[in-house]
Amino acid sequence: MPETAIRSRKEFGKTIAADITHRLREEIVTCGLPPGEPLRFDVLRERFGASFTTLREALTALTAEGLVDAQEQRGFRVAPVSHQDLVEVTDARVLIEVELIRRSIEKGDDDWEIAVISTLHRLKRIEQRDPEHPLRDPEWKIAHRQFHQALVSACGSATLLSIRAELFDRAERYRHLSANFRPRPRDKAGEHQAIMQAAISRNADQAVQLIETHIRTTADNVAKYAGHLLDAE
Amino acid sequence: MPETAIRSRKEFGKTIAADITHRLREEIVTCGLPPGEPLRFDVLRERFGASFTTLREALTALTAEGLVDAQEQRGFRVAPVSHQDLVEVTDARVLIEVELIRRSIEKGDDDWEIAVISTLHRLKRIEQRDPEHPLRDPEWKIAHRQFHQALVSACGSATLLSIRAELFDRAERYRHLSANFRPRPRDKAGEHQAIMQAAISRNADQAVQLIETHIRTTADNVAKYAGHLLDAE
DNA sequence: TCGGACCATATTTTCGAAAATACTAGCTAT
DNA sequence: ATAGCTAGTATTTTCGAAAATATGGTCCGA
Repeated sequence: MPETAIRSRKEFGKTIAADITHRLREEIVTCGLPPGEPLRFDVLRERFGASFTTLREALTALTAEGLVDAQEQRGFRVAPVSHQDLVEVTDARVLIEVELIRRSIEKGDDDWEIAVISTLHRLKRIEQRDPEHPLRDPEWKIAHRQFHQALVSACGSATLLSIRAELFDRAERYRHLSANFRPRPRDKAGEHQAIMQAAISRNADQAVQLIETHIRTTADNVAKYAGHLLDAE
Repeated sequence: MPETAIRSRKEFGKTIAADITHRLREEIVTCGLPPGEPLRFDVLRERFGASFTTLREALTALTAEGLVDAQEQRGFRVAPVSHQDLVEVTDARVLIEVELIRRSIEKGDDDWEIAVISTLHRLKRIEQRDPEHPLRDPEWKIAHRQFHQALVSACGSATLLSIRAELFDRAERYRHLSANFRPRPRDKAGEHQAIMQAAISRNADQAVQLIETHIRTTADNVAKYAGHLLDAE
């Protein structure tokens, strides 16, 4: 069986469609495909090397995640950004993340504590190595995501975790949007450390308060430095 | 242009795929396609008269909504039910619905009040007409859905409304599951009336409390009367 | 008897062509 | 001039065939 040529595309799933979904999500979240960009099939076909139908399946999945906007009979485009959407995503994240942190702190066992501590440790290592532009570093992004994921992982609800993941991606897109205009990232390392400590010491109220501030501050910075990109056009 | 033959399928959207998605969702929510049922393409092809790819697109969309379960390379099946899933859906609904009711009560204007009152009125009319098995009556289902939708419609967050809608469908499936085993529906009419009054009089705390009880009681009844169908197989 | 390899069949997944629909530009009539 | 129509082009949407993969049964050797 010819192996590499075909398999090389399937890094993130057994099917090509799942793989394309993953790659497209990545491109959209990092604004490699900018908000509002029309997603024409010939272009995507060229770029991803898949057929109409496979691409369509991926776009349908991403539409449900709020990253793509389907206009019936008139194709797809990258979901536009707006001030309103940023506010909605931020509020929804706070609502859900706060609840999940509480539950995780209540239910988290030893493995949960270990996961929180070790993902933060990795994050800090990466930040030490290259403290410049975190969002530019794919490794930092993954470590950052995994730390926040670990914090809520013991909540016990796959349903809410999946909603949370969706909102996280939508928020991350806004972070990328503002990354190029932000003068210097604030001290996230300290915030993460504080959150971890509150969580491990089972201080739910403090953890919740820190997380809410963390999320809202990030969103405020997006509005501040990328505000001119929102609601444009 | 030949009109009826083709258009007759497209009741709920411009594209066939959107239409099939809608019809499949309906079948799954009402348990016409029972939980866990394998969704084979030849069968669906026969039943819905669409091609592989179109069906695949619909199934992908429903997978994202939590109504279909995709097993890569091994096809799709109706999402299974379980006690755990019921609990998760119920908890998530309470979390979100409570928040949206608060926001709607805070922001709702005259149009919102009118929508709440008139959708409840319609619901009661239908209940008077045929007070027997509400869930069997498609009109009651629609009216019921629209009343609850109206209650939260002024919350101001399309993002949260769409998450709410998804969870509502998943919960409705459980209601249908237990409908055949439930001796007699409890007095929902009274509950709806009370919720409406609390909402209109802007008594947020009471509305929230009533809604939470409403949701949890419904879920408890499902567990009570359809418990034997959960976690089976 | 049992486990594993192999083949035949059933099913899903992917593809590119064909049909349907939207868009654009140029024309006509008012 | 301009609104409305029409034809031609661009793009999406749908289809069924073909490829890839899983499933189930049979045979073989231990």
